[in-house]
Amino acid sequence: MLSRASKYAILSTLYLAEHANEDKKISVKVIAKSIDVPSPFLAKLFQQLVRGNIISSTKGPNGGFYLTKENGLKTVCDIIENIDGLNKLNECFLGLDKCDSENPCPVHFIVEPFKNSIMGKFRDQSIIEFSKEIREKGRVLTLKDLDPK
Amino acid sequence: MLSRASKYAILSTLYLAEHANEDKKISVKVIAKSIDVPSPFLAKLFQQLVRGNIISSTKGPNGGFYLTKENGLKTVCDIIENIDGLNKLNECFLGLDKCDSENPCPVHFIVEPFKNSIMGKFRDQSIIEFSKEIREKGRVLTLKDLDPK
DNA sequence: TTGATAAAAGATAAAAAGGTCTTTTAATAA
DNA sequence: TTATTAAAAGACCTTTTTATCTTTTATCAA
Repeated sequence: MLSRASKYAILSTLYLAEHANEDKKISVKVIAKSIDVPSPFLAKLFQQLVRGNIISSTKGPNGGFYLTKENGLKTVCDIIENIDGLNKLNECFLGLDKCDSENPCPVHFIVEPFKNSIMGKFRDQSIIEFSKEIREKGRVLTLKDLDPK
Repeated sequence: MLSRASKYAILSTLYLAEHANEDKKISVKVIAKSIDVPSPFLAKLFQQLVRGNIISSTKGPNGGFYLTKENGLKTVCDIIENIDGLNKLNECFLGLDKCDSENPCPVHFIVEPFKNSIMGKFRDQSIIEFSKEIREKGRVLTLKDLDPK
């Protein structure tokens, strides 16, 4: 459904929302390590997200990536659109070219409500709001195995 | 979520369930054309499905593919398992290695109910039952654009 | 004003997915 | 018993995705 690239981009943008700001920028390496993603690949993705005005960066010492106020108003949909293109999420679960309520695939009416609810979240909730919810509800962002306490 | 290969395999197996039987076998070319899928690719998939005892075939004149009674008792899960491996369906929507109710990703509780319902269908309903439902409810199987009536 | 740091840019490589082609084998009907 | 049909098998090709590496540019601090 989502490419790995989009998944990395979503997770790391949410990571930035929680851990970085204009006074505390974070380097690719640190983020890549934190969420356990290949760092040169993430660097490429970040370049693209910066060009898409979804995250911000500065070079040099104390440089790194962060979100501005404006960046924080973007949505997960914006990220997906920037990386995969939006229709990636809208595709038919069974791959039909044209699948809708008129010509439904065999699982259309199971998939549609799910798509609506996840797309609603991704479209209507800003990165900042999403990040707040993640913090409050104790959701997980890392790909790493968690410490076995 | 599902590979194209799995999608093709599901659609064409359901197609066989509706249109073929031991007395009326159907060739790859006909099926490929009917559901609009590349026929050499489908041929490969069918080989694998035959080996997996999910569909049946005979060579020569009037040969082709069809479902036996036994084949009809298989499920969509069996098809997916045969082509992609089952965990393809169980993967975390955001790619976390370990995502569950204990360590939920940010969309875990939206995705889980959907997964349960679609997996339930794919696991519990036989191909024959599914095919019957598709016929009765008028669901669509082809990838082709439908005739503009 | 130079050295260190970190992103930008772009070339390249590796892996996976998707797709094609050719030859061989089995079944059937004439 | 032969010609024909259609699947089986396996080699091969293409595209997309994922990942890496190297060089350049910008920023900052000493």
